[in-house]
Formats: sequence, structure tokens, C-alpha cells
Amino acid sequence: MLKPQLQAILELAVKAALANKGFEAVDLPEIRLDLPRNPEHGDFSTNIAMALAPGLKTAPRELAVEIVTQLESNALLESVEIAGPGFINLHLATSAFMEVIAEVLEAGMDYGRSDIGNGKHIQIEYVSANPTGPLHVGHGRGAAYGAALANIFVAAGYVVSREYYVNDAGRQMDILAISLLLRYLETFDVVIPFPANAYQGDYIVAMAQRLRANDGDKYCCSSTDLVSNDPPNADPEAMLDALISGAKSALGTADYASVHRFARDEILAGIGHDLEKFGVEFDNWFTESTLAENGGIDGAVTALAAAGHVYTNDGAKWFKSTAFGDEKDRVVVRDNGLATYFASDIAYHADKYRRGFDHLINIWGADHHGYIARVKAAIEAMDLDPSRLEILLVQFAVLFRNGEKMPMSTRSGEFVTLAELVSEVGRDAARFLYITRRSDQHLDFDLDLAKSQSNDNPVYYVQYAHARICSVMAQLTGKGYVADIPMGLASTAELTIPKEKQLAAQLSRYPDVIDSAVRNREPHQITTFLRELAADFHGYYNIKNFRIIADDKAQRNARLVLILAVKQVLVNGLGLLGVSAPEAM
RNA sequence: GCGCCCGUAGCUCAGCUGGAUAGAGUACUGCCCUCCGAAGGCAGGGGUCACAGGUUCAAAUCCUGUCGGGCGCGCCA
Repeated sequence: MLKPQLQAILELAVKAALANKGFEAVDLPEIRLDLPRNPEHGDFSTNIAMALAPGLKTAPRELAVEIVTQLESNALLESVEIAGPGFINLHLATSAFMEVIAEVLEAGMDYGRSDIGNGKHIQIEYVSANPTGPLHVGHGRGAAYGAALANIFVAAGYVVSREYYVNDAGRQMDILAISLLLRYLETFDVVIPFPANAYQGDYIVAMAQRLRANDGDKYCCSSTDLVSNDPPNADPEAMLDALISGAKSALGTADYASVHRFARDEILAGIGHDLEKFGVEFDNWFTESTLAENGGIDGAVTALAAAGHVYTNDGAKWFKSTAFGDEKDRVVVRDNGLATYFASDIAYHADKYRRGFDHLINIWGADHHGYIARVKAAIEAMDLDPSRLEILLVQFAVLFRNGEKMPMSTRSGEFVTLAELVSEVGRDAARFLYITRRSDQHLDFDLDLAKSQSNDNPVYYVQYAHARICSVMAQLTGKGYVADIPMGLASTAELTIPKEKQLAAQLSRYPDVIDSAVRNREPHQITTFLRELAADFHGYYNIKNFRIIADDKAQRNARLVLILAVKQVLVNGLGLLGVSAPEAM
């Protein structure tokens, strides 16, 4: 590992320099090695002289001079210079970088992995879209992000559990059930005006046909059973509630529950199918309804009450979340005796803590940010450690079609599904595209552009680099050569041109990139890195009058070893993003 | 009104937790396939990093304010 070596060398030099200048017992800050933008500034640069100088009341350049004199004669360093206000720029010998090639090839799929996670158990909950409709492109972003994040945590030595929280309780599910029932009745020519605020999507109609195919006319009832004689100008939401209670009494509890369950299972199966097509997997699907069934919700409310954090007002039970920093208290049990969604979420998080993970990550849509304070409050109130729960927000992807913003609402049925996106631009392109940007930034997604130019998608640029390397390897035998690739530094002595040094330097950065991506929860750093690596390779490949498969054996083998290392890192990096590395395209 | 996210090239976005002359893709213009894949390479134009203060050797980056955009503020989930 090159960078730690350099840091150690520098540290010795700095200490010696300080001692020479008569400074004693100075706390050394971390010696940072930056990658200068400008190649003239060396392979690495450090600002350590500038960082130390003010505290010592000395001139940065003067201190830098002393440090540099202590650095003389090191095999890794070709030259060292002082620049600007006191930067120390290190120019490394080309051979210093070439060691990484053997590292990559020996580690193979493990190159870039680390054990900084130290086997800690971490749970990542993501997607968790309500089972009221198919996943749309907005959900896709959370899915791609969560899956990539899970992968990089695994690569960093964590044990990861991926979880999907199924919100299969509450009013929205009743609205789904009633939407299904109405469409089902329509197939029997029982026509009840379909409420505008019920689920409009065509998938409900299709589901109704399957319900009829399965259960025949079992749930048939007349319109008068469902619709009361309320004045037509009643509040639309109240009308929905009337329909729901009408359906419950018309069908009876058991049959209503069957319709309800049918709707849920159909939607969940569809979601599972879409995620599978998207290459996104989960270790656990946790259903909200189990919390009500096993008494988890009652238990959570009772526990909060026992600790003195619940009071009654207007017939409802309130959690005193303001005592823990929330801006207002929150209802946990309504005056009608039903628990709120928040109550089951408290129970859900209590359950998560009980399962003993070292760390919990929730990936939420940004529209839930107002919810963070109350959940954290509840966790504190339960005497659990809120710092173990981390909530990451994924901003919405705003979809444009024909230059116009597309609405994205499950209720209205107006959305572009994830399945459509995958079938139109492909899984690899979709996965890559979502991860090219920071997830906590708004994303404008022009669908027409994504489709019409899918060949220009950056993912192909990276995949093409991989395919090209495979192609070069395939040419070997055709040219009568054998791929007898020697390992070790000796074989890379022929690698002397700048592009080769640049490629090796980029390869050596990869572990740092993963480390940073994990620490910052930013898988897009890997995407950026892969594009740079691919660019370096394409540039190398296209050098005028240059062939990787050279006539000279030593030269040829050295170059092959280098590109094989590039190939390995491309495979490893794309794998973390959930993108394939095709051998031909 | 309060809270969260944000404002960087025509467009879409990076910018490594404060570094040197702010980058990439795309679009536009011109080159490069008699030899490893042109889904590629090379070159060019394009910027008051929203604005105004502040912190310091150094600010796109940190702090404050203003303007502009998105989202959230239910006994919905």
C-alpha cells in the first residue's frame, strides 16, 4: 500500500525537521496526501508545512525546506519540490506505482475489500414502498442507492442485513382494497362511481380480473350495499371511509379480509418481481401487520406510558415527543382507539433494536424528513441509543417527458414504473444512472433523453473498457502468443510511459475510494472513479502507434498484466454498483 | 410562518470534508480506423461557483444574511 508508506516516510521527516528547528513535543496532525489536479504538482502533495507553521510561528516555506531536506534519498521518490505558499509536492518513481498491479491480481475479487467494518452487524432498510401499487422510477433511486450502499458496506467488512418494511396496515390499504373491490364489481356490471381519490391505476383493473378468475362472484354485492344515501357533496375522504365501512359490512370481516389480502399479496409479488429484475434483493421483508398481531404496538405504547412519556388529551393518547426535541407532541392512539402509523413505527424500531444490530440505517424518501425528529425522540424515550440509528434521505427524482414535469403519484395512477424504465433503458444503464449522482441531491431525469440516447449512457463507456480488455486478451492466441503472465514487480519494469503510471496510480486509489464511499455513504464516488479509470484506459489504448500486444515479449506481458489489473478493478467496482461487466457488447 | 435539501459551463452533474490555473458528460466545431472493437481517442470554444458580507496564509467548500427553487409541517401512511 503506497499511501500509508508515504505517510510514514513523511511523518519521520516532519519529526526530524521539527527537532532540527528546535520545536519539541508538537502534536502532529494527520499528514494528508492530496492528489493535485495539476500533474506538474506531482503525484501527491501535502500541506503539512502550512498546517504546522502558524502554531509554531514560523514561515511555512522555511519549514517545508527543512522537511524536504530530511526526505532525501528514498527509492519511492523521484523528486520533491516546494511550491506556492508551502506545498510539498512529491514526484514518485514510476516503479513505485507498479507494485499495485501485483496487489490487484493477487487479491482478485477481494481487491478493494477491507475489514474496517470489523464484522459489525448493520441493517439497511430501503425502498419500503407502500404496497399500494407498482414501484415507479422514484422508488428506483432508493432501490439502486440502498443496494449499492449495502454492497459497499459488505466490501468494507460489515455484515449487512437488507430489509424491506412492508406498510401493509392502515387506511391506505383499505383504500386499495376498496379500489380493487369496485373494479371487481365493474366486471359484473355493478357500477359504482369510482372515486377520484381511490387508486386509479390500470393495474387495479387487471388485478380485479385475476380476483374474479380466482374467486368467481364470491364478493359480489349490490351498489346499495356499499353506498349510503349521504348527500353527494360530502367530503371526498369521508366518502372513501364510508365506502370502506360499507364494504366491510356488506362482505363480512372474513371476505373483506380476503380481498384486502389478495390486493396486498398481488402488489407485493409485483414489487418483488420488479426488484428482482432490477437486481435488488432483500434478506428480510418485515410486515407492519405482524406488529399489530403480535402485540408489538400495544407493547411499545405501554412501555412509553410506563416510562411516563404518554398522556391523554381529547380522548387520544399522545407521546410527549417535545421532551426529546420534537417540535410538537404526537398522537399514538387515536380517540377511536386505533393506533397511528407512528405507533407502529415506534414498535418497528423497538423491534429493530431488539434484534441486536450494531448499527441501523434507514433510507427514506426526502419527503419523510419531517418524521426524523419524532422517531429519534421515541427511541430516546425508550432508553435506546439514538446514535445507533442513522437516517439517510434520498431526494426525489423529478421526471421530465417532452420537457414537462411528470406527476408521480400512485393514487392518481400517473407514474412511470420502474419495470418500464428497466425494459426501456436496461437494468445496467438504469442502475448506473441512478448512482452517478449524489442521492441527497435533486435529480432531473429526462426520460426521452435517457431512452433516445441510451447508447451514450456513461455505463457503456465503462463496460466498453472492460469488453475491450477482454477483446485484447482474446486476440492473443489469434496472434500466436500465449498468455503466460508473470506476476511480480520484475514483470512491470517495461511500464515506463506516463499513461501507464497514471493507470497504476488510479488503480492504487480504488481502496481509498471505497473507504470514502462507505464513510460518507456515497456510492456515487465509485461511479465517478470507474468513469475516470475507463477514461484512462481508453486513452492508453488509443495512443498513436501503440499496441498493447507488442512484439517484444517482456513489453507485451507487462502491458497485459497492467490491463488485467484494470479489468479486475472494473469488475469489482461495477459489481458493487450492481452493474454487469460484459465480455463483449 | 417554521424546518430540511439545494443554487457550479447552454443542459445534466462531479469537485476527494479549506488548497495551487474550478472539472466531466452532453451539445457545438475540427481532426484520427492499411495493424489490439470508432459504444473509442485528440484538440477547441463555453464560468462573476445565485448575491452580499464574514472567518484566514488560502473559500465553490466553513459562518451569517438576502434572493430563487424543491420538499415537509394530519388523531393520513
